[in-house]
Amino acid sequence: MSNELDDRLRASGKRMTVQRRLVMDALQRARHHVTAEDIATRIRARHPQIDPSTVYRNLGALEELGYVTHTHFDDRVTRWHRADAQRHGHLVCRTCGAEQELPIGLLEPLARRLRDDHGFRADLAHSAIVGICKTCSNVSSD
Amino acid sequence: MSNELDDRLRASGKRMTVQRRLVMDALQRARHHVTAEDIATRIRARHPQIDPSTVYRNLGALEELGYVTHTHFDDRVTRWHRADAQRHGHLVCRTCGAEQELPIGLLEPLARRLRDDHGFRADLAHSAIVGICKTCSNVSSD
DNA sequence: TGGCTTATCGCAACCAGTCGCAATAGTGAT
DNA sequence: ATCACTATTGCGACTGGTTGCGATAAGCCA
Repeated sequence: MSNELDDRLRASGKRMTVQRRLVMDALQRARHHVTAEDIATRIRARHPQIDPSTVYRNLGALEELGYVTHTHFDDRVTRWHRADAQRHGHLVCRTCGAEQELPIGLLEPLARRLRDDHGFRADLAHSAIVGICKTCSNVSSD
Repeated sequence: MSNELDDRLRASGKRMTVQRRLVMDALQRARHHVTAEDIATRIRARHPQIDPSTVYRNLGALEELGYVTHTHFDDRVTRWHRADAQRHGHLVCRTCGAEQELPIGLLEPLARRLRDDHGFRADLAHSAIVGICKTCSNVSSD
């Protein structure tokens, strides 16, 4: 009963453990970006013996394999999601905290410019872009 | 013996304390981006009774007044610098950690686009742009 | 100068996340 | 099915940073 994830894990010298499977399952079920803390809490509700540090380490391992990705928002927690979800950027308002997704295409011209001018292959989806959203902009200019 | 910083502090209901002054002085002397930890260590070398948390709180207070700014790098460490320094973006390589400054003008087209299309006033200097630098790119494609 | 208000301080506890270590348990080979 | 190898685990200590709290001291007015 091995599947593709099992095989790719083994192919890279990694192993499939119950803990790893639980982290993967939790990410499958989570529709949106979740924190490692969220995942740990969810898993520990049923399997309290699983240590949070194991969850962190597994997120890292699954990321190495390209199964999951993380994004930094403006607060200091990292959020995780499956890598097969559509890539997109993030806007987050520093005043009200509102978050907004952004088609990745909008960031493409800058990425191209950085690649052409600096030889730098940028991952513009990795960190949210912070600023002031339209609503907060209007309020403060009254 | 009050100066402009004193006045602006008081005008906003804040106070000038020795701790605050020491943080400001440390930032004046630091040419580049420094971590809060750096500043705390430097100050505590002479004034060991000053708590690190006080340094963090003062950086925040000075930021509210527009005297200092912070930038997030990829290691999640926050670095601080005086706000009067020239604004610029940052590239950081996720493989070798190399950092590179970037003229802010390069980011301007994206900022304009976000403002026009989404009413979002982006601060593109706030988070470093992570990716793979030219050198690491060449190595991995050998 | 002395007194009042309250911003700020030092401290200790806490939060998100990382790391070293000895014990455990996947994995491939026999 | 067993074995040896070593990736992974749970645990506890630690890091950079934040927060609640009672004590201290700026700033303002008399």
